Amino acid sequence: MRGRQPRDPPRPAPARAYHRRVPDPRPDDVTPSAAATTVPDLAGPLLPWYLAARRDLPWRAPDATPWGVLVSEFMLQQTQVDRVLPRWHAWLDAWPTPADLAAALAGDAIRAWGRLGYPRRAVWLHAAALQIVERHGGRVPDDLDALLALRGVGNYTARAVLVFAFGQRHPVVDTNIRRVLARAVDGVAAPGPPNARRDLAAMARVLPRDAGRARQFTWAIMELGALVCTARTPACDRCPITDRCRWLLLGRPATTSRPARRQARYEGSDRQARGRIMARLRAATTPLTEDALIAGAPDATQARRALASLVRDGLAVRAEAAEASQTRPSGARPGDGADEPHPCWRLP
DNA sequence: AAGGCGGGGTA
DNA sequence: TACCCAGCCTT
Repeated sequence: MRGRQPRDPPRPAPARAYHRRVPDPRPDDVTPSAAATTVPDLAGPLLPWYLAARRDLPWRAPDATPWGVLVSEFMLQQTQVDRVLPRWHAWLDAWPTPADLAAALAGDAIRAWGRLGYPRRAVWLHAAALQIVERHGGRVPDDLDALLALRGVGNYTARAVLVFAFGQRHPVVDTNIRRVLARAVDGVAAPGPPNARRDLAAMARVLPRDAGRARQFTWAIMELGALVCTARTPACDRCPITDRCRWLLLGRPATTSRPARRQARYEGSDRQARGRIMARLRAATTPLTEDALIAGAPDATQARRALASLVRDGLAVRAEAAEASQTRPSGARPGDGADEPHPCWRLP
């Protein structure tokens, strides 16, 4: 048998899965070596272009608070700027500080999230606000590990807050940056599979030394990916770095790598079933029976499965019996019998 | 490493 | 229709 010795005593699991967290690149990863030759100067042409072409976004304004930046990053996870803007304003009007959100019900956050999609993000942002109050006195932390320990904050969001809210110099990599670097530096049409450590090192290689310029450069390269160097039809005729983009200089070769995993069709999916239930929960002012939640669903089994998954995600909770008064048969009283024929559900 | 998770806009 | 989007979490 294996001689497992007590020299390796079991230790309590960390509160968060730090093993998945990726540290900033070490200088060794960034310093040009024999393998990593010179990289093009992207900041030179990109910064002036950005100053002229940038969108006027409120979370980039000088008066944006770290909390406002954090809220924007949550909302922008897989959701486009135009859809986020109105919800971001309403959110900060309602909850200008983490403490304001922490004092609210998660259900109010879910309602304010509206149809932005992935409503778990609203639950996570609410949980993060509670953590910010409990651990950091209500101030958004300006430390990488502290940010990564917040619910719903991953490698992108944590560094985005450090850079955009606090002006620190860190590499940041999102889907736009991955694509621009794949084309401009690697000379390929599309980035390979995401690899946080490698992607961060690639960004670190082109990041200006000065923290202020690095911040502007990060905004700039993301803006380029969003407005010019787009996934489908890049507008190279409007690109400020055509003289040094390796992909363009190679003649824009088609991608050779396997396309990224596709998302399953939405029509008829469990996601759609969840979305329908969430719409009813958001609209309801009193708890709803399961029958009311799944009425009209094309697949009742799927709808019940969706409701169960929403409960697991903290997006729906069982209502207390007293709250569901309208569903109780007349004459019945709380505690009558052991049966509870009409379980009810509401937002948390 | 892969799969689940919204929903709207665009080609 | 299929693809895309300022990702994160779980398994």
